Amino acid sequence: MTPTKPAAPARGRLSRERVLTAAITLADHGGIESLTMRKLGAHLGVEAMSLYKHVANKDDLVDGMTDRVFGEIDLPAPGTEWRTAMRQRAISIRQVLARHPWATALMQSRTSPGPGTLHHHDAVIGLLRGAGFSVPLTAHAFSALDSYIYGFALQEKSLPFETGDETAALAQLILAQLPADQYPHLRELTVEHVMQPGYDYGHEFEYGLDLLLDGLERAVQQGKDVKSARPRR
Amino acid sequence: MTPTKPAAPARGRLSRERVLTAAITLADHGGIESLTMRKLGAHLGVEAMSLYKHVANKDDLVDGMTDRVFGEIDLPAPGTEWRTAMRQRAISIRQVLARHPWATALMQSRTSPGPGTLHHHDAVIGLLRGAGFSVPLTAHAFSALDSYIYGFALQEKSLPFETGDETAALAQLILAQLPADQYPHLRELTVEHVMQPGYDYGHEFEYGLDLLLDGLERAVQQGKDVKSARPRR
DNA sequence: TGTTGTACGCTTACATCGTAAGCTTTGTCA
DNA sequence: TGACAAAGCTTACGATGTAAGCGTACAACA
Repeated sequence: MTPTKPAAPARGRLSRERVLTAAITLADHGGIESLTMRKLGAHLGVEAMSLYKHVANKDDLVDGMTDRVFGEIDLPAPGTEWRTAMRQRAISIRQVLARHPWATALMQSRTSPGPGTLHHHDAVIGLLRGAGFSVPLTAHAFSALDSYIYGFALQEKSLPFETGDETAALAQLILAQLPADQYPHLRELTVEHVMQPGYDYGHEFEYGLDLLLDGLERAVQQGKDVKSARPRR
Repeated sequence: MTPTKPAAPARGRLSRERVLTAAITLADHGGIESLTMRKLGAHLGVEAMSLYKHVANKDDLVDGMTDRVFGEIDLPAPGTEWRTAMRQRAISIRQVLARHPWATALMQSRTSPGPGTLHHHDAVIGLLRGAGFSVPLTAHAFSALDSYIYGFALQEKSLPFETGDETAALAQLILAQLPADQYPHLRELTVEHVMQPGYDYGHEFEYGLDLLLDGLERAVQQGKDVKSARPRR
């Protein structure tokens, strides 16, 4: 139509970095399912197809976004006492995922890790090894902690409420719809625990985390990994 | 085109149950992203739109599928010693999710639980309460175990290999592509642990699980929930 | 200064998806 | 036999990801 459009208000050129940044911003607001190539283009003052000059396809875009998020996780200074370090890392992950809830399910499920991801993992393993963890115990610790951390985050993300008060209100609403005599235990837990003032599901995070850290601490202290004997297939 | 098609080989009528069953079968094979209303219809010898007589929309379909999966989880007989019961439940969940990998992320993230889901949760809570867990400790146990179980399943599902041998082969391939001097710890763990014969990531499951169960056992035994003091917001 | 190669952005197009609206067939009972 | 409701079908629309190919502006060189 317009013969010679000066192509976008010259907001500078596009680049993979700018595309990723914009994509993360969009996902942070509307969730990952509202992130479409067209909207992303529009947000950058560009047509959808132009994005493909900087990103192979949508999967590649999402991989890039996820790797960026990994980069946001604080890594404790090398040499930090391991338990403190692992605790801080766990908390940092939870904070990062609170900023980018859409990333929760992706962190563990993307198959092509980027440099941010690899660096993060390497640092964590290095820290544990440096603290005297055997190789198998390091693997155990890594697996157990990450399963827990991301599993918790996944659960937390899907809660339909944010504050304790909202929780109580919603819980009441849900309970009211259930037959009074069904699910008695669920009801008890809800009324006597979830609906109490001051309840916040987020507090559960550190309880489980400390359970795992306690167990790992015991395992390192006995200087050996009791369960390392792997059954030979 | 064909004037009077005898509508499907009269495979009997459709029903919500038949739709759900077929949908689960399709998802088990091609994954949830390959499940479309048209394919599901075709699989049942029916047009896509006919499904909407038995299912409100695709979300409702997925909710129904997820609730079915919850129903497949073995619940230990009431009265079973709690630790055994929780261990068996965890293992059963892992088996069920191995059959239905697509369900892994959904189990924790659907907001409208069906009867299968509610019954499952009620039974678990009841079992713990019956074993002497206080209400807050029950909440802790439930949260910690489920976070871990589903987090582990999520991780496991996304692994691009199934057997130990495949793992070793793939690990070698990936390592070869990385700069030799980068990520030394990741490399060590891979070479000295992951690539060893007999390695199977699945074995990690029970290690972390037992860490949590040990901790919970200690907590019940002292007859009180040490961390229950909730900070008042 | 003029020429040209190329990286970047645009236009058009298509297959696939969920599903709204309304029509037709079929099975049941009076 | 006729009427009605339930079940299934047809058609259509607005997303969505992305393939293919076009136009252009700018940097490097003549």
